[in-house]
Amino acid sequence: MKIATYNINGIRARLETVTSWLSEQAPDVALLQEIKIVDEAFPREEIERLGYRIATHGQKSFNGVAILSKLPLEDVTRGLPGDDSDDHARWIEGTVIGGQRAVRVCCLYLPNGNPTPGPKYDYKLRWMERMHARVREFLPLEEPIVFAGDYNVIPEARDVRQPDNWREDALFLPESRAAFRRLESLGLYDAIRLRSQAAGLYSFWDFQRGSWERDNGIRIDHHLLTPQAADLLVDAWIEREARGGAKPSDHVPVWIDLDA
DNA sequence: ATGACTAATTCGATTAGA
Repeated sequence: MKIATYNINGIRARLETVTSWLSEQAPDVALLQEIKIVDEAFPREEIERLGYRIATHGQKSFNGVAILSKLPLEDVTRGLPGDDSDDHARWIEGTVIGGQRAVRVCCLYLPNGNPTPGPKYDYKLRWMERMHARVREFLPLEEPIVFAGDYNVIPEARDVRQPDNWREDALFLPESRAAFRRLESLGLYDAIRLRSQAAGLYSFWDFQRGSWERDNGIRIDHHLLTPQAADLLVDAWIEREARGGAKPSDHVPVWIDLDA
């Protein structure tokens, strides 16, 4: 079961890019972030035509997440518990029925948090605490579960080309990195790090300042796996080439393959 | 020191992203 996470930065602007990608790369499951559209306006037909079931949790203009699946998709729920006043569409869950076993997937778009300090950073840290609580609910189930998406967190210095440029940024502040580590210390595994300890494995390059040409990237799109999902891991990789394609997002797809 | 890109909203300038 190949599961890709991909921040597409707007489905309207990226429809051709995304449908070409789905046709050529054919992920079994695609977890999308920043669809930036309401559910009713999501281009379902163009994507269903390629063999995908679709579950969206959209929002006007900003945010919005979606699960696309070639395999049966069940028990979809929307929203991250823990704050009834939070109206951002940043979390959707579903169960994908593989040939051998079912996998719960949680597609997330974690708040950016800039500028710091301030209310947006407070929201980011609170959101991470809510995610921590949600993960704690899942772990006793001892099931294969994948938490994948745009975490907006650079975990370590080896995940950023120019660490000094990010010292004051919400993506790399010690509190953000500690909150990410606290998710891992619950017993989750960063899929890429189960396959490689290399530096320079980036998933985002800014549109500005020639970041792509200079390889001035960061790794902020991750799959965190429960132990039972990690047991099934066949491979994990970043589709770096996507950044150099036609009308690219500023993020690229990040993949895992599970024996499911 | 500053702005630089891109997208969405709604057709101009603002907000947001990271």
